[in-house]
Amino acid sequence: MKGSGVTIEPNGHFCSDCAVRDFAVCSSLDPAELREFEHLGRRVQFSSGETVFSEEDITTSFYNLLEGVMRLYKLLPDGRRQIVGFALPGDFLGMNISGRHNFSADAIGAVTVCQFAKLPFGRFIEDRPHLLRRINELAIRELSQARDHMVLLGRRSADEKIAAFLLCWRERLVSQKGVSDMVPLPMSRQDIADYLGLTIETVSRTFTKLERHGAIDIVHGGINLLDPARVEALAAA
Amino acid sequence: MKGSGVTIEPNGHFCSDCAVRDFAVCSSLDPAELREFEHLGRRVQFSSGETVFSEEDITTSFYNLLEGVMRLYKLLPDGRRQIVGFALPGDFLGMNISGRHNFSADAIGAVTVCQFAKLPFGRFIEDRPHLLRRINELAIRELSQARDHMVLLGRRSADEKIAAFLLCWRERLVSQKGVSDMVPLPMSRQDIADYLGLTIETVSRTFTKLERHGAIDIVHGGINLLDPARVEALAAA
DNA sequence: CGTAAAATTGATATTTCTCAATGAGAGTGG
DNA sequence: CCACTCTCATTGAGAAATATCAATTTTACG
Repeated sequence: MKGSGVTIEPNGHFCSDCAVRDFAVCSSLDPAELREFEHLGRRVQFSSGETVFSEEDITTSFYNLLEGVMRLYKLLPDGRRQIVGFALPGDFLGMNISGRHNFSADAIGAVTVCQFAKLPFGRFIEDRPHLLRRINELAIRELSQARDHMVLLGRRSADEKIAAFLLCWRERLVSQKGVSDMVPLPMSRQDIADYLGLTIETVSRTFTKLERHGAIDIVHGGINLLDPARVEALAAA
Repeated sequence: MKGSGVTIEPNGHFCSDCAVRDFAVCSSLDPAELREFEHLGRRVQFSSGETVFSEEDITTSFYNLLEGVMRLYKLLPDGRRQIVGFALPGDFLGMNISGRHNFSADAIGAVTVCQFAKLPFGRFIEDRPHLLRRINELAIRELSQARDHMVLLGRRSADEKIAAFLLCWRERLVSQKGVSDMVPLPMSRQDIADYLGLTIETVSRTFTKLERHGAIDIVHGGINLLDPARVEALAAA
C-alpha cells in the first residue's frame, strides 16, 4: 500500500514537548537550537500499511519516528522479502551515502513521523557537530544491532530465533512502556517470519510449541512470557 | 590464536605516502592536519591468525587497516561463529557506543594496521567535524552493507549465497587490485561458511557444482569466473 | 452476518546439515 | 629429497530442520 501520508496542521506542536525529545536525534540540541529546529520538521501521519519511503527512491527527506512502529525491509527481484529492522519512536531514518534509500519503510499500524527536508536539515547539521555526533552515535548503535541480527539469521535455529526475537523486542519496548512480561506484537506473523528468515508456518508452529511447553501464552496482539528464564535459555544467549 | 602484534619502528612512515591515504578515514584531513595526525597512530603488524581485538574487550584503540584482510566475527556461547564482515585496507574498525568492541577481529594472512589510542583520537576528532563526517559516512556505508548481508543470510539459497559472495568480494577488490575475473579468496572455506551462514561442506559442494556447470574454475587461493554473467544470474540480483 | 485476510495445523518435499571417509597440499625433520 | 603429519578441502550417505502445499480455523471488518 503506497500512500503519501497526511501532514498535520503545524500549530500546537512544539519540539519541547515532543514525546521523543529526550532520546531521539534531537536530544543533542539545546533549547535555542530546538526553536530553530522546530521550523525544519513537519509532522506527517501514515495509516496502517502505508509506505513512507521505498528502496531506491531518491532521498528527499529524513524521518524521525514519533509514534507507532515501522517495518524496514528489502525485496529481492522475485518478491522474497527480508525485514532488516523494526523502527520504534525515537528512531531516525533515511541516512545514506548514495542519495537513495537503501530499504523501504511501511507503517505497521498508525504512525506519526517528523519529516525533515534533506537540504535544510543538512544545512542545519553543517555547523552543529554535536548533532552530527548524535547521528553518528545512532548509526553505530544500529550497526551493532545489525551485526547481532546477522548472527541470529546465520547461526541460530528457528526456536532460538523466535525466543531471541521475543526477548529482544521486549527489551526494546522497555524504554517505551516499561518492563513487562506481556510482549505486544503489532507486526504480523509474516513480518516476524521475514525478519527472522523463516516462513510464516514455522513461526506459527514455534509459537505453538513454546506455548505447549508452558514458556509463553499466545494472547491477542502479543505474547505473554510465562517463563522468561526458560525463553532466555532457549535463545542461547 | 591471540597475539599482541608487533609495532614497527615509527620512522620512515608518513601519512602522506600511506597506501590508504585517499580512501581511508584520513582522506578528510588536509596536509597540516595530517602532520599532526601522524603522531597519533602507530603501525602494528599481525601475523596470520592473530587476534587484533576481541568482542567484549574494553575499547582502548581504533584501527585503520593498511594491508591485508581481517575477519570480523561474533561467537555464540556454544562456539557457533558468524563472520559479520571481512575488512580490507582502508576500513576503519573499533567504533562503538558501549565502550567495548562488539565483535572480534583476526588477521587472515599478514596484516598491518594503523592503531590509534582511543582518547587522543577522540580529542583530535573533537574540533574537526569533517573527520567526524567522514567516520559517519563510513558507518552509514557499513550499515548499508550489513543490511544487504541480512537479506543474503535470511532469504537466499546456498547457491545464491555463494554466487553473490563471489561477485560482492570481487567488487570490493576492484579498488585494491582493479577489475578481474580472477577472484582471490584469502579466507578459508570455513570462514566463507561462517560468513554465509552455511557449513563448510555446503560451501565446498556448491563451488564444485558451479565448477561442473562451467561457471567458475576453482584455482589455488581463489576462483576464476569463467562465466560472470551466469554467476550474476545465479546470485538473483 | 458474511466475506476476506491472517493464523494455525497437517502431510510431504527439499534443502542443508551431520557424520564419516578420503584426498590434497604445506611444512617438518630425518 | 622424501616420508610423515597436520590441516584443509572434498565427497558421500543418511538425518534433521525447515520449506512447501493444502486444508481448516480464527479474526478482522464492512
